[in-house]
Amino acid sequence: MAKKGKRTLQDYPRPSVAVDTAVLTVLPPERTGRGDDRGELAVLQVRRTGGHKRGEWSLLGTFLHEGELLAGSVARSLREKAGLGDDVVPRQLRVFDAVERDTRGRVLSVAHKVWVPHARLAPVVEAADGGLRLVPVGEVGPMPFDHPEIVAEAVAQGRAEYAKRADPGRLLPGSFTLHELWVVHDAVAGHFDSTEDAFRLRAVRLLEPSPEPPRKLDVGRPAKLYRRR
Amino acid sequence: MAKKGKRTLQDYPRPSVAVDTAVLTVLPPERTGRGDDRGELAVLQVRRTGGHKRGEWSLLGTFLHEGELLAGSVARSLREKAGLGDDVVPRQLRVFDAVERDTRGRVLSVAHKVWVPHARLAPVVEAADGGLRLVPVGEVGPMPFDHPEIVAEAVAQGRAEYAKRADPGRLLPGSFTLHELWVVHDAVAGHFDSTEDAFRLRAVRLLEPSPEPPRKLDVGRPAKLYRRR
DNA sequence: TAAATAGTGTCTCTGAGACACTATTCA
DNA sequence: TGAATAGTGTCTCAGAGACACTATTTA
Repeated sequence: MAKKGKRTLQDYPRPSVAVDTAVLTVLPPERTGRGDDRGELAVLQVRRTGGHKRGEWSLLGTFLHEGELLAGSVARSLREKAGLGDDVVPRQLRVFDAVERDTRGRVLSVAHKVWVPHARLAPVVEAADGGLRLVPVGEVGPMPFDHPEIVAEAVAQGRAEYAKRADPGRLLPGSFTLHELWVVHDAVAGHFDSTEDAFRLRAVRLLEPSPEPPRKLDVGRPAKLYRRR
Repeated sequence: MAKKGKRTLQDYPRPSVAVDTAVLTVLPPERTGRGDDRGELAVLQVRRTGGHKRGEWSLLGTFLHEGELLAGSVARSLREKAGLGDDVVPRQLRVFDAVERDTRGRVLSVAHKVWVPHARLAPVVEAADGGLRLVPVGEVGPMPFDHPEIVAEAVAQGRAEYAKRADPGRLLPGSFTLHELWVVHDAVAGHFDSTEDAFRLRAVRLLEPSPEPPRKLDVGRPAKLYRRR
């Protein structure tokens, strides 16, 4: 290192910066394989192709490019590796900085989390021919680096968001029924939130009624539509 | 960049990594210069010495060193620039990544926040001969880079912590009176929390009584001592 | 006894959960 | 009319704030 008073940026180590993203969604009840009418919080995994790691599943990740913002890096990885549009709002979790987290050298990972509706993920996963999969957050299996920790923190942050607001991840379309909203919140909370009954009363205060007419279902009383406030 | 399948860490840009820390404390009532009996949330500033920036005040900062953890970097800057011990618990805020935030080149800043009791900070500031100062978080004045944003986020995170738990920053010693606890919480909240009366009831549930005898004051009924649970 | 501070009891309000009840539709 | 789903009314309970009241000490 240079003498005091003459130091420049070049005198300090410059680590590589990875950007790893937990893409979260809620599997609709008919896609959980559980046979009940509850959704399931799931995360997107990518099959690794390089060398001896072939076959392992990891989170979506990339390295920060020249002149790129972190949010831009997340958007690029979603675009390049999952063919998703740029209309996503990545949220930063934190930096994972264990010195030995990557055997190739010092790599800091800035972990992110992003919500994507299942309707947009499903065709992408289908088209990826085994290169992508959606798994319930409790069944992610072994993952490289500190990716299991990243999933855990993403889930924790996601649950905290959904406990405070109505569908902050915009997993539902512009208008929706209270039942649809409950399925999403119940899935995010891991089925420990409360009954659907108690949820309705709480949720209505966070919503505004949609001007659309009630939606007819197969049977039963048609359901009023609401919007996020 | 190398061809696909042959990329190495060296193919990606490696930014410098700064570690900027908002050191937060509560000025005791007699140090606020306000004449009332309320404390004040304050942040530590460092006088810059280099070149044309001389005289500006900034947050405590350093660059990440070889093989160093972020928390270690925070601890080192506290030790080297403020003579503080290693018994602090830095909490990461987030990465500030604006491309032009430092004119010398691409520098990511991993912002941190740390609580330090005023009793430990006061002698250090005194001994620094004008190189350090403690200012109320509302009066930080101009600061370089994105340091004002970092202060704002540190304050927001700090307030959220104190809203949930009793003195999570351990600004008070092992045992303390409810009044002392209220002064700290009131200062952190910016005097908008609630009355001291309402605070007491809420706080007691988060505390356990200390076995020590009540502390005698100058006048009035001696105050029971409590501990963080 | 007055002043000063610490601590308690009580009232009201609000929000959440439980749960029974009503409403609307289709077969 | 019965099954299925949506939605409402009511009860209870817990936490928070307001505020008056009691307790303990010094001068």
